[in-house]
Amino acid sequence: MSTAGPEPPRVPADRPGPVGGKRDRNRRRRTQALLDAALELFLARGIQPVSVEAIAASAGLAKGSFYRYFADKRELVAALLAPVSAALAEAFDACQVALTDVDDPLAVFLAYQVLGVTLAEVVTERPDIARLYLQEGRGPASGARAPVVELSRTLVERAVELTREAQARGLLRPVDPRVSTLTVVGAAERLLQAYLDGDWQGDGEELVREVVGIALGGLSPE
Amino acid sequence: MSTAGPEPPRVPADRPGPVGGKRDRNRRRRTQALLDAALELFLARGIQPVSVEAIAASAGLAKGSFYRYFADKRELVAALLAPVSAALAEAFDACQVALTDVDDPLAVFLAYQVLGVTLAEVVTERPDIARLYLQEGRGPASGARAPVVELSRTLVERAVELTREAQARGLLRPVDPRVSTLTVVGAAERLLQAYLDGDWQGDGEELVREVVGIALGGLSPE
Amino acid sequence: MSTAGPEPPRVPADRPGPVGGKRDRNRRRRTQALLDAALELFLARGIQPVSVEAIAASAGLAKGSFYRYFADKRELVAALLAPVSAALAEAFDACQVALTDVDDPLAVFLAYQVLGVTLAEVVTERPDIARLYLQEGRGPASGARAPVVELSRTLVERAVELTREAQARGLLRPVDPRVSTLTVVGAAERLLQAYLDGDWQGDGEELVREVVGIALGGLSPE
Amino acid sequence: MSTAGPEPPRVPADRPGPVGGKRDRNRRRRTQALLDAALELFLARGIQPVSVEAIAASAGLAKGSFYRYFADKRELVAALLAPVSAALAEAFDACQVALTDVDDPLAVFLAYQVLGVTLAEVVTERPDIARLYLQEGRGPASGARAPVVELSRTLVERAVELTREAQARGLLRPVDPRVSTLTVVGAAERLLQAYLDGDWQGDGEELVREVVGIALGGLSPE
DNA sequence: CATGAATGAGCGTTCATTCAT
DNA sequence: TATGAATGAACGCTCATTCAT
Repeated sequence: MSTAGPEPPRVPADRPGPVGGKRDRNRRRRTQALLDAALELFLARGIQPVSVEAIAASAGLAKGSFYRYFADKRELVAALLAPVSAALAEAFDACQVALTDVDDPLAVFLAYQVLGVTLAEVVTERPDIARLYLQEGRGPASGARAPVVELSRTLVERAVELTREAQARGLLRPVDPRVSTLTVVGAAERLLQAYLDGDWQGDGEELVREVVGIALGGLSPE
Repeated sequence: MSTAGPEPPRVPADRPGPVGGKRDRNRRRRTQALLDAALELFLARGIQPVSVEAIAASAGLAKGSFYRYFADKRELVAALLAPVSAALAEAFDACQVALTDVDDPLAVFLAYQVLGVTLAEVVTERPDIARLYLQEGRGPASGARAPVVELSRTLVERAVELTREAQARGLLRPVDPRVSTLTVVGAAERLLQAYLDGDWQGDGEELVREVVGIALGGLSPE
Repeated sequence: MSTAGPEPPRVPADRPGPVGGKRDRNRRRRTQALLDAALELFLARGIQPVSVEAIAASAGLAKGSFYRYFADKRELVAALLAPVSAALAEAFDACQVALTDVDDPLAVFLAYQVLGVTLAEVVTERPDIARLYLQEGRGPASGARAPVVELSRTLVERAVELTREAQARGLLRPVDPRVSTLTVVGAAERLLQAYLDGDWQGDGEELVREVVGIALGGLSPE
Repeated sequence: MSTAGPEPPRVPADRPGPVGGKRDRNRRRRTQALLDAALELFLARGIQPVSVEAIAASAGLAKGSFYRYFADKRELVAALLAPVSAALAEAFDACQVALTDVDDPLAVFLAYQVLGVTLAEVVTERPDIARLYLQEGRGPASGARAPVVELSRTLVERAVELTREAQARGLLRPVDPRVSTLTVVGAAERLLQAYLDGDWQGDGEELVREVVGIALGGLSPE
């Protein structure tokens, strides 16, 4: 196939116009339109059953134009997750750095709190992405769903690491860190999904308060 | 549509051979082969990407033969879940009946325990079905995945009911029953999935012990 | 395939039981059930869209049993037409024989009249077969419809012959015999179809009277 | 169903190229190629037995391309009939309008004559469509044949109306208008079919002359 | 001899992807 | 650069026919 010469890049690195020029703006606008349209359709029907043509049409583009912006549906999904993924990675990095540097218990606690706030911010800013993650993050990483599954696995891994650190510092009970991590992650995910699906009329803060109460004190009445 | 005459039934009610005869055995064997093959493929690739032809071929049958046993993939999925679904419904029913009849706190606690044991048995007997449930139970109920999603929703509903009862009897903290239920369900599901995926070398009992500890005492070290 | 030995006949010529015996009666009864069921389905949906299985099921038989009685759908259609076809052929034969033997104008007219009456009898006795003929007799003789188309062509051929004879005897205008024949056949068929489809509340005799009036006197008012 | 976004249209309304451009020409050419190929196959084998793939292949296209031009076989059949159908409807409309306006017997007669000429023109211009109509217009309106059957029924209805008018004006014998209409229609159809099938070496005018003679004077020799 | 299970070709339709315009 | 036409490999499903039971 590619016997000679470079393949024309899907999203050309060297754009024709200036960075802030008209062409650049158009490109960004259409990319965003595709992302928005795809996300809406994914949430309504799932990733797999949504065709490339449906996404393009819903974004006001022709089917062929889709491939100017994304190599395939999987890449679009990856692009959807990218900002969230980066923000999360950064938050985890920061938390871990903070833990290595400090020893003061208060500072440690603060590091975790910052992580929690960051997660909350991400969810607040991109609840749709969060819903996509919750919907599609389980199961085999087949096809276009792969990036979501990958993100889910990465998150759990990093959370386990953190739990290990926290236990080492006496902040959490010394149970198997994977157990306690998955307990919290699983609980948080189910609650978050219900919340984002609109199964709660109350606000998020109240929900968080209840959850934290459960997490710290267990389910026992006393 | 069908103006006259009965249409040929998919799985004829009145079979030709005797009940224990060769035909009957064949039919059961092939039905089971299809279910087994499908389940294995579903767990490896997900329900959606597995074609009917792949299932049939994997079961040693021709494509067309699939439709003698199931109207479509969705019906096969429903058949896969049926026994587990029935067992769960029965367990919930029994638990609820027990609760309405008794008032003795010990008896109440016993009812819950019986439910827990039944759930554990189901998971122990059909861990593959449990994995399927965990993999496919989220997200939109599109196509063949619908029965799994439906089961998931039913389970949560019934669990919430039970939590409500338990709270009314003072067995659990009086937080929003949906919150505490989803907390437990979410945690249990994530843990179960990791366990069934083989992420644990330890046995299940140890896992349960740790989880119960967390549930009762919270995550706080004290 | 058939390297040696005679193929087992679909409808065995040498039946096991005696002619009037139980086996013979069963065979006849099931053959008739298949014919009846098929005819009903054919009239409702057309020959092509009706599957062999639907016919068998509608006759209370299993799909495989169909092939004990007919080699395929086409042969069943041929069997459906057979009695009518034979009656018509006989009637035409008789008419033609009568024409060759006699010269007396009255006798000639009588011969035609006998033919007409026979046709009417056939239609009266098997209106469903007549409807099948009218529905499926046109167009290419593809697949199972072939026998009907063949019958239609045969009928027209023989009618043209008769018209030729009638013209030779001065009973009809000396126009192209194919023209006058098809004129009458076409008119009769359309009228018959409407009548059999129940588009007339009046009885058949009145209809015939009107048609004969038109045929003899034309459409002109005078 | 479609919870969001427009679905991609089968034949997009806003085409990319200019109206007379290459794309427009291609589109028209291929649409026509499909129509032509389909018509030829339909006439040879009937509508039902001709597969979409056969049509596409015969038009030099891939199977999937068929669906860019027609939603299904039935729609193609409808498109085949459309021009003829419109022309006929218009002719009937014109004739009826002419009848309501005038009372002069000559003008009335003229109106009918114009209708007849129009019908003849349609048949002359699209003899293949006429053959399709004659072949497939009878029987149940199942599947792709439906538009033809519908056209046939419409035509008869309108012809009956006209006959009623003509009788009211004393142009035709006062027999049941459905009877005389179907008589003429049936005769005309059978004759036309034979003519179009090439069973006549003579020209059409001679045929028409003979038929008119029969229609006006009946079949009697006097 | 009846049954219905099995086969596998075929149908209508969809869709990701490529490419001429 | 945007477009949508074209492709052809799937997929879900049906069906005529054969064959073990």
